[in-house]
Amino acid sequence: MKRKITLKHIARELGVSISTVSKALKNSEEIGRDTKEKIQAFAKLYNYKPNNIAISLKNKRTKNIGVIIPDIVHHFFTTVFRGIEKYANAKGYNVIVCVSDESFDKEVINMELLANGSIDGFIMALSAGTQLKNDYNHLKEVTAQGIPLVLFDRVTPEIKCDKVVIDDKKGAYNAVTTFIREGRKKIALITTKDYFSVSRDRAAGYREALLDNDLEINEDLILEFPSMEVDEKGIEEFFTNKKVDAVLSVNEIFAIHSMRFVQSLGIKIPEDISFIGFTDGLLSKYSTPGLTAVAQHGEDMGKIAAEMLIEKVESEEEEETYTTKVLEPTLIVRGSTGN
Amino acid sequence: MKRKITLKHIARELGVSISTVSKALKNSEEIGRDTKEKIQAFAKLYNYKPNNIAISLKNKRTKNIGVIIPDIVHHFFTTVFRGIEKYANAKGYNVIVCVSDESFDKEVINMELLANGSIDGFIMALSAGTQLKNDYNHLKEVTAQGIPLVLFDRVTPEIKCDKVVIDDKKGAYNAVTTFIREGRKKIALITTKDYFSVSRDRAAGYREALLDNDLEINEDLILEFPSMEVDEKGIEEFFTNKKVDAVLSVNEIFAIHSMRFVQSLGIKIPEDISFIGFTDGLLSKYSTPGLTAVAQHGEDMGKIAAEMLIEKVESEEEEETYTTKVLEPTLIVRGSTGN
DNA sequence: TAAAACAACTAAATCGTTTTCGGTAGGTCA
DNA sequence: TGACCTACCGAAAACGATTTAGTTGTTTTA
Repeated sequence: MKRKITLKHIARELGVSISTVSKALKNSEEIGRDTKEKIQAFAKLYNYKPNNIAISLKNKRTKNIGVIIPDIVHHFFTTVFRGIEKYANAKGYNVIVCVSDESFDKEVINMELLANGSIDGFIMALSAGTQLKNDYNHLKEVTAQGIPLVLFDRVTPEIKCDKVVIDDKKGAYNAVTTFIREGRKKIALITTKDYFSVSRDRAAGYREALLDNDLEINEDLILEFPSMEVDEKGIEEFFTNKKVDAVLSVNEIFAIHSMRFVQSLGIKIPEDISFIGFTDGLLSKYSTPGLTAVAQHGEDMGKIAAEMLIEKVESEEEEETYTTKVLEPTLIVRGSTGN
Repeated sequence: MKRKITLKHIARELGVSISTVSKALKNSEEIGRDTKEKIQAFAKLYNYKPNNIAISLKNKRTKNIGVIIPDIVHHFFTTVFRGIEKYANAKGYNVIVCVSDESFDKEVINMELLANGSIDGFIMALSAGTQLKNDYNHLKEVTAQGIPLVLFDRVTPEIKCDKVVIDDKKGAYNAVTTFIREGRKKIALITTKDYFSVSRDRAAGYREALLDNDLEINEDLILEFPSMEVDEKGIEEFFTNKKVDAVLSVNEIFAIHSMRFVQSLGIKIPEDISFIGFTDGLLSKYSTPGLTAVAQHGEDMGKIAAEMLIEKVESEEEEETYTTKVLEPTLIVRGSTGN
């Protein structure tokens, strides 16, 4: 087993000093041609590559970025991650991923662990636990230490940092407007408790669209679940008892389950009832009929987040200016709408 | 902005030496009670945390593991990743993910980058490009340097290292046997070119099951695509021209597309035709009818891979013994089979 | 010919820890 | 009174690289 070779090895082997080797490999003008060539040849022969850790220690730059997401087995987060990874990689950064599993504690632990020198900056989406607890001290700690932070999708106004989100309100507004243009009157909303910033915004868009179109808001048509867990019973009960002709769901799963259930009742989609779901994931694409979806452009989001972060990481000045980029949602029309 | 505090700061502030501080914080017996208490109190007050990078340099241990996968927006890899991340995190390791994007070059670049001190070991699934090129020198380099490596799912006999796979052949064998027990005679296989180790094994299981049940292998019933890209035309042509009553697909997507197409022809699933797909992903679960699937137990796989890797990383001896763990596939029965 | 300039190289500090090996002061024992 | 502990603490090396500030010996220059 040939261990990794270091500058010291090369120096000793060639009878020169470590600094000479270092400079020769950087093609410094300070070193004579012969010496340089000798050293470079030797380094190539033994496949010398500088040790990343040593360089990190010296430069106080790790070229790593930390990504903390609530869940990795989740299409949206995965696409965001892809966007981050692609851009970061192109810029020479590696990505360390931690999964908070929607837990406040794990989020805190992971953050503190990475903050001790392992990364140059964070990109994250808040866990459900954190949003529920409404405690952002770990984020404040990190930013106070001067570590750049970019929040995406699940953000909070409590923290001053760069952010990138989609206009959830507008997405919901447009979806509901689509329903209304189809002539739907009884438009339901399936959502989660509003400590999720996204749920709150989507609900707001839903309400505003109804009001703007002179439809009254019927609280009975809003089905609110405490978490993202699917509650089959809840769905079945809702659709058995309520007469609705359109459904906006804040996620795919609720929509797919609802579609299956109403289909089992013999109700036709989209003739009798229209569906639109948030997140344009695999399920929307492959359900029957295809689920019209509000695309969140995860990959763009990830790319932008990475851009913003690396920009901050690499800028010398300590600007205290933070921006929030708002992406436009797009409606991907499929078979579940348009009768 | 309060910068991170170091041992040196504490030492200077308290008028003691750096070594004293270091020892005091480790609760060493060498340091007097008063001094220890003073130092510990100060450290807590200023929230001192040792710098990971410096420790890594000292110990030649990063507590990072590198994961290289072909694609992150892919349910199976994501579940494996979750298994890895969970276990690694519990053991105090962080995970650096690189996506090879099925490209040989990216796989090589990422590997070399991480191998220069950033990680203690690798877990990876070979990219399509690498399997196609059949060039494993980058893996050989890494193992020659003594960096532990665990391959999962997409492996190669060319490299001596720990491996974890599922018994793909058996999975296919069992699936076909299930078809035969249902009385199916014309059993098709939808697969990809066999430079994918998994495709090869699955095809072998398919053939063996047929032979063992005295059914002849009809090469016309094997639809082979060059890549994992969906070729709608190819699927439609196949199902228009061939009479088949059961289909085993090496992935979900091919199966879902096929199901949709035959349904559009008015063929009934599972009355007229049965379907089984590899990978028990979201699509299988939510398609109509649900797709009976060969579960690959990604999370277990990831966990086992992480176990094997960390075991090797933390063991002192340089054993040259490598094991391959083979997981049993399980058939998840849904509506697409059993008439 | 002495001073200045230059080319080629090295020593040493630095990044933040850990750890080994001393060292000193005070007390104990013979 | 000297030898020997013991308790407590610090200097310095080490990890692997970069970089600043020299140090040579040779060549120009005035």
